[in-house]
Amino acid sequence: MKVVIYDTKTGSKTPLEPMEEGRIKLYVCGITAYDYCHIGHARSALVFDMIVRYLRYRGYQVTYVRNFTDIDDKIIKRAQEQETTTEELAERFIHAFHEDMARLKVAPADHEPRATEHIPSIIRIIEELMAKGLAYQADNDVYFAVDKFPSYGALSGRSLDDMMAGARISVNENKHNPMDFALWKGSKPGEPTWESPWGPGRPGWHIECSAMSRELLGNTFDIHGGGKDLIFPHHENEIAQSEGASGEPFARYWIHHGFVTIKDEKMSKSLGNFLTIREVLEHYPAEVLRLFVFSTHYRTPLDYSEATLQEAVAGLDRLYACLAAIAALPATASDSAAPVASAKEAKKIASLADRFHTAMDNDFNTAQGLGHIFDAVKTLNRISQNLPAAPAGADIALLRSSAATITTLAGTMGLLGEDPACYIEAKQQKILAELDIDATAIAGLIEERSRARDARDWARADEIRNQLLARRIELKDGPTGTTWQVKLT
RNA sequence: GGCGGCGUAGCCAAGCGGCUAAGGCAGCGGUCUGCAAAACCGUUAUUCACCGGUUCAAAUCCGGUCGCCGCCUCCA
Repeated sequence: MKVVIYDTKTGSKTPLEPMEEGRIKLYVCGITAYDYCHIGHARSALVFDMIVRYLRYRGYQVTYVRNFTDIDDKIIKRAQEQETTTEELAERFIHAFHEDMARLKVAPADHEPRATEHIPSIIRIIEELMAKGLAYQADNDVYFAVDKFPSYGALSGRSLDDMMAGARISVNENKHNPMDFALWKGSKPGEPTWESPWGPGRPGWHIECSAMSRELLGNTFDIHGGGKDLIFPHHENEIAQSEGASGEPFARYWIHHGFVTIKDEKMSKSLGNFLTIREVLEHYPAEVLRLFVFSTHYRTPLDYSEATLQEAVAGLDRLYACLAAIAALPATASDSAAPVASAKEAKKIASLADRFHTAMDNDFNTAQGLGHIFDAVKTLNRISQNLPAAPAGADIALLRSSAATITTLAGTMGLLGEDPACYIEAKQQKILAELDIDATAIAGLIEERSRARDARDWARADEIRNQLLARRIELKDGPTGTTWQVKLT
């Protein structure tokens, strides 16, 4: 069984056949470091984190490169506004990015190159393009001549004529063709500069990815990824630069994920409707965010709302509750008890891994994969619930191995990595800490209520129960007495 | 204007030619309980925006209509 991925370039699902058997070279466009990351960036990081985890789980040896763009117009502008240097600004937000990723438990990429560390390779590519007549100098700038690259527009599926018709192109008299784009920009006073054959300047926006991918992965590599908004012009231009310079194919597959929206509109700085990762993490744990992201296929728009985040909270609690119940099973089995799980149930659970793999192999369908996991949880809960106090060994073994399978599969999405009992305990402690009540006070009230119940004073008993419930303490009257827990969510 | 995507139950969301249209949330019913809560179980679309067409067979393919969104300018 092969992993099939949707390739933007062909617009269809294609079996993944790496250049080199068992090895995958992946390049993902990372952030431009001039501000805190919003949850759209989080989706990007999480999606590729999942893809890398899953491919490795499937036995591939993955080389994962994710760059930082640490010099460009926005960085220069922002640095000037903040009266700092571009280096300081970029460094600050790269640091913030790493903090965010650590909190999201997104593993670092194998290589995290920065544009400013690769200026020599950038210059080399531009020289090659100049030598081949694909680029030209105009004043202190160097532009790529799109007319000279016949397949320009192939990735985004548009022709130069179509784009000209768009007519939203800024006038630049230096350009031979309005669609030409800068490879090198001559520096203005006060801007950071590097020496080059075309005078002091800095790289254009797209060239750094061509240079860094080439240096770390070679002229041709397997997968190039990023957000859908990068298809044009960024990735289109990367192809033109890289293939123009090397004469060899660039990325073999293109993966683009959808946006995070709010009220069905794309999250963006200009609309002012964006939420930073750190803002969201103040309200929701990272794992909730992960479940939220993976509940939808990566190419589909993902609408952020309190309601959907709350659903993710409930879903995660359900998964951990199932695992915690299984973990709490007695260590020794009963010899006399008959197994509770039916053959049908056992069969269904046994098929979980296969069904999950099929879903994930099909263009990383995490939503379907999670559906299968929840489906298995339902079956496991049913079995758990019907278990006698001293369960049969067959049932215990089935439940334990199933829980292990679920943990492993969910792990490809970075989910269910916590110890289930600890997860629930920690969550309760956290909420308890936020409440102005302590365990002693609760115990006192429970004691009082028990006396009231013994006296059949139901009114008083209910009053105490409601009083505690108002403070998110739920009482559970069981055969061995009353226990309490913090109401989750 | 050009190009692309989407429209599946109250909500979120899989399914993309053929078994009963996954799963989650919410709702409802049940087990439990003094009554509850929690937990768990069960249940919730004869139908997939609308209209035609292709096919033995369509939510799934084709054409049209309506609605929403994105890219074409910096953007994950």
